[in-house]
Amino acid sequence: MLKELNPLLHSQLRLAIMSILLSVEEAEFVYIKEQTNSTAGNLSIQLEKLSEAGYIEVEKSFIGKKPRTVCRMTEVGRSAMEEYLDALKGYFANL
Amino acid sequence: MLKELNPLLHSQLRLAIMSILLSVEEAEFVYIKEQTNSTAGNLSIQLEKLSEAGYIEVEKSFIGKKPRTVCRMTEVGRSAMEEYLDALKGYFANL
DNA sequence: TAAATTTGGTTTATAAAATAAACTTGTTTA
DNA sequence: TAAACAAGTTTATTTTATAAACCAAATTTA
Repeated sequence: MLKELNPLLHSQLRLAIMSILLSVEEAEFVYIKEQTNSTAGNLSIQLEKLSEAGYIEVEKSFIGKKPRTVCRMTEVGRSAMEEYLDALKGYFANL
Repeated sequence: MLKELNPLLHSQLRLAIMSILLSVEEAEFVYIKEQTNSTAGNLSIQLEKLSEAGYIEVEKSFIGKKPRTVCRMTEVGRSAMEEYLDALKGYFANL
């Protein structure tokens, strides 16, 4: 039987964010925005959702006088990704 | 760089439909409904979208006096699934 | 040096998708 | 023959994603 796909991860942009954070330890808002080709508004919202779920940590600070937002994945986030991948595999068993 | 995920396939229910049709050659409306735990309305709509895109064929007939809707995947649908899987892999390169 | 532009976002509004509820047409059954 | 069921479709509602507008501070430019 097909497993449910975690709806928080099953979103183009949120998945892209998580994918980047799998590969990079930490990433700035602007970097993620560029890599994903997303608008700042959309990114802001999706980061918050991932953060609320505990999948990522978002750290806001100032570097000099510029705001700086850095994100990194949590262990919870990493396991969620593993589970999601696992579920996904079921959908392609016959390909 | 991460590839775009075909939005027609990047949907829990439509992906489940396609997954079933990968494994089964053809399937009836009612069967798909049971396997996916979807409502008839939702399924009806998603089948139509897949059909419009040419990813599946939907054949409506009568078996005696009962309507019968049978679906099967097209070659176009199969390649779309292959491409989608391929794109997806990029998102988990580091897992 | 005042006006315009850029940076790094957040908030609000709009569009698109998914889902659920209601309805249809014909059938069986109590 | 009225009630319930089957197999869907249509319409309405909710949720999600996206885009547009906005903000404050800093920087560039005329």
